[in-house]
Amino acid sequence: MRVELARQYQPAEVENKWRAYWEEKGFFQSDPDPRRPAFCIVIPPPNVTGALHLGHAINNTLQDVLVRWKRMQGYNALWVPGTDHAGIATQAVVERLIYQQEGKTRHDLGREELVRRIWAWKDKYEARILGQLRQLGCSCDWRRTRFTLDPICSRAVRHTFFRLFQAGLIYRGKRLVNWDTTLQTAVADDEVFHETVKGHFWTFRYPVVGSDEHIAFSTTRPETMLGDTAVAVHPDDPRYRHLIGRRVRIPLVERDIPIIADAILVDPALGTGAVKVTPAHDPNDYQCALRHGLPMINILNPDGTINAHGGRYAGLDRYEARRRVVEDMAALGLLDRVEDRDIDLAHSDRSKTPIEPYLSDQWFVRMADLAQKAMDAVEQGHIRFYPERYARTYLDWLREKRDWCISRQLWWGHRIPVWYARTEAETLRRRFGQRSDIAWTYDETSDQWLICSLDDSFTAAAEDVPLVQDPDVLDTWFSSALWPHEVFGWPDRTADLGYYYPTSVLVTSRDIITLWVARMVMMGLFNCGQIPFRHVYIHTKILDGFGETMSKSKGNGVDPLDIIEIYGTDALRFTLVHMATETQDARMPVSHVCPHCSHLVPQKQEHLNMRTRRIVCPHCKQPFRPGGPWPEEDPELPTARLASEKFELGRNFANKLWNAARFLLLNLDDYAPVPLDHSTLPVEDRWILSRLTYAIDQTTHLLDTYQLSEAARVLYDFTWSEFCDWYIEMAKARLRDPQSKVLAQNILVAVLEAIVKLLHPLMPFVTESIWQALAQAAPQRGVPKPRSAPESVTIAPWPSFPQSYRDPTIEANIQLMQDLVRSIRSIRNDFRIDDRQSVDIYVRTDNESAQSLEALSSYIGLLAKTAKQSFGPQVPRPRQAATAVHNRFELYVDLADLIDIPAELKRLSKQKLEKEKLLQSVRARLSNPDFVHKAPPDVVTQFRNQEKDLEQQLELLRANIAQLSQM
RNA sequence: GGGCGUUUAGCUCAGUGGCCAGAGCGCUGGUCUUACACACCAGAAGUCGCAGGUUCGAAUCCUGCAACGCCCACCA
Repeated sequence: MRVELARQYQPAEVENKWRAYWEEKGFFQSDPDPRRPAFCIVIPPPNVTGALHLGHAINNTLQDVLVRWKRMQGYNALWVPGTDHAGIATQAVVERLIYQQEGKTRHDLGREELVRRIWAWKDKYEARILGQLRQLGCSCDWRRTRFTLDPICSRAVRHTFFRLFQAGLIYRGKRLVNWDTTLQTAVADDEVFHETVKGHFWTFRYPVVGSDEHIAFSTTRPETMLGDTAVAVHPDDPRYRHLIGRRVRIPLVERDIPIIADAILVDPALGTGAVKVTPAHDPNDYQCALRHGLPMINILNPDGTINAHGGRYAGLDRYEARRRVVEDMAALGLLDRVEDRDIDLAHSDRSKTPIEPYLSDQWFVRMADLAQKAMDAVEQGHIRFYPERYARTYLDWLREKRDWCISRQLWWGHRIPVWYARTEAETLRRRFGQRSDIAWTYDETSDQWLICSLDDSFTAAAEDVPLVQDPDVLDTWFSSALWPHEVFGWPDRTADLGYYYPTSVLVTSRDIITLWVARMVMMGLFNCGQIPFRHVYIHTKILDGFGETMSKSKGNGVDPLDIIEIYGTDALRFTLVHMATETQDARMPVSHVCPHCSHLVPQKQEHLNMRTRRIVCPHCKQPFRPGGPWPEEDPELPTARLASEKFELGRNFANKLWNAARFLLLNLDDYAPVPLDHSTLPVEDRWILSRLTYAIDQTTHLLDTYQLSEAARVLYDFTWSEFCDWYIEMAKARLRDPQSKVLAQNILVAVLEAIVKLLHPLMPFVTESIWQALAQAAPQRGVPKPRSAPESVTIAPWPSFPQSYRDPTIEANIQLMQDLVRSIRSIRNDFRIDDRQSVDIYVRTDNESAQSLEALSSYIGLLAKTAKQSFGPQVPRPRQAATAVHNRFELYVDLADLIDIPAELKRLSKQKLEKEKLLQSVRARLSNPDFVHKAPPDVVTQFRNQEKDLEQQLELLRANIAQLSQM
């Protein structure tokens, strides 16, 4: 039956069809099956802050490659999809949008309403994200889609918190945190970035009590003076030694504070050698206060204004207070000097406002044991990183074992399941003593009970105990840390958990090795007693054209759907995999595609982050809105898509594969499957099977070691440069001959089928298209014995051939033929011989090579357009010929009247020059006695042979030049 | 300041000790040769960041330097 394909692969026409087909057939659904080995990946759940960009596209493509490959290898492969509620990030995005559109803050809306709005946002973006993943062809089991705030995850979070609480690993403490005055929340160290800003460096003096002396100190934040509780000097500093133990007065608040000695805090060589100590607002001062038992005075309200501790400055914004403090100190004559200074100031990654170190009540998880076990898991080799070097990032971070601040002053997230109660121990025992789902502990600093429960409903049973729930929510990473087991229904011991956990591999990028990977290991071990995954594959990051990481918050993301629309999904996927090399991040310069005329306008830096609202196309002069992650449509201006020429690599390759299939299908009218005996196959078939076997082995090995981009290269080269450029070209002759046709058809189909399978994990859509076309034209196929093909390539077995198919001799002979053909073509090109005109060739070569070439002579004729061919040691040299010398042959192309003597002389001297240069370097090496003695004998022999070859070739070239010069 | 990484053709990147250092794009010349112009054929193009060292032999290993990127820490 004749199946005809379009001249060009049209991805848009088939992608929806195959996606629907796969889902309808349930190929990606997986359920526990003890008879088959499991392969399982849980998706790094994308944040619901916005749509996915190319960074996500590469992450998910790589996962899909692995899942599809393992599925074909016969594993019961499961990929669990889902999304992350992303506490701070999502709340910030929605708050910002509400403020922009309605001018309202979260305090205007109230907790309930804000949370309702965020859920609506989440629904919208979750749908968009899952849609994007489907478009990408991700072979997830969609039935299992989870969200970190859904009931199953919430239950896991609740149980985990409870278990940690019971184990005494969670505690409440006053800690200095990074306070974001805009969002009014603590942010993690990891959520802080540093930026240099212009500031000042003031030097003030405090009067020493009961003396005329003053002590001078410098600061960049004068307002923190209001919270000073000491002045520190170095114990050995002669300038101040006599003052240690005395007191100074803070003039503006009329408070006396001690002068203390602290060798850790103070470097006598810096500044005045004296340091004001503000424990509640500086990390180092805080540590110092702990050492000396100093009081800690918090002078800030959550919104960044000064609180009652600031006396007459209370109510002022901290910057206003700073101005006034400086003014007032100056008025008192206590300001010595002001310098300009660049200050490297911490900023909140979310709100971009400066961070205030701030003493507040927070919840912490004790890291010591958890971190040690997580380190052990990697150090003992239970978890392996690919590439290996990233294990170090992980270990270095865990080694610090810093307690994890898990509370966030937000409304979007898992509420901390702790209630405060002021009551008697006896009351609690009476009420809850019998219940294993409630635990409590006494908190001395706040003089109250902390009650943790697995379920909110316990509050009803406690009518005589006044309970107040903690208003905070948990750090997003708390729920993400449970991801690999919570998706399987933990804490229940589900069949899923038993079968799929530990998962096989985690695929992610290096920037969340600490935030996420380490925490998953800790919590997986704590909750399940087992590591969450065996391998961690850290992959390339996609940078924008300016070298910056793509991120939702930077606004430099490129929507994969833009790329898909222009180039197709397989093009996107293949190109991304091709770029995912081991060491380099990949730069992705992009262009706006003019919505009016499709002209490409390169993206510039000022277009990023939605800063430019309008561009005029230099080609058609019409305006459009630049491409980017806009939250809404623009009613007036059409928005450009973003494109990058890089994806042409993938698009062209998909089309190449498509056309190889198209060619085959045009030649399969009378296809009949036949069993084959490998040993009797002609040389060209054994060659392609040898090369194919090699390609399969390489690909499998590269995928096994997470070298996906190398696998892409191997497949690209084999498909394009060997199968298409040589094997198909040779097959054209065989297909014309009824004698050889059947065999050629069988091998062509078998090799194409194997290629389609190998490429399927990378390019699922085009390969399924070809697979289905082959199903009609050649339902029985394969070597050595044709078999009925499975109904879809998604479930086809991964190809494999016996090692006996490898044949180095045959590969060398084909190589020889290819070299000869290329030499002929080169001469034809140099002499501008018309493509339709045949040439006669004379090839002087040893008997063995002559025999090999004779066997392939019809192909040489076809590929190099030759007529008469002579091979052998004694073939004559035509009178007027162009010459090429090779280490296994001398080629003469008879040019007769076409000969252009000066041109040929030029060619020959060029060859001569190249060979002479090479010979020179070979001789230099051989004349070095150390080389001859110390290098391995086979290397020396190799160079000796090369020297001989070159000498012969040069002799020949000189003779030819001499002869030609006389004509 | 510590760590990791990068520096190879105009661009984007492969290449972990030994045949003339490769690919894609771009460039030059020639082809619409009935699978593919998203293609085919041929070609030009690189003192492999710099300086030392190890080695018979270095893009590849070591040391130092420079530039760039990321992570961590710190900056009264």
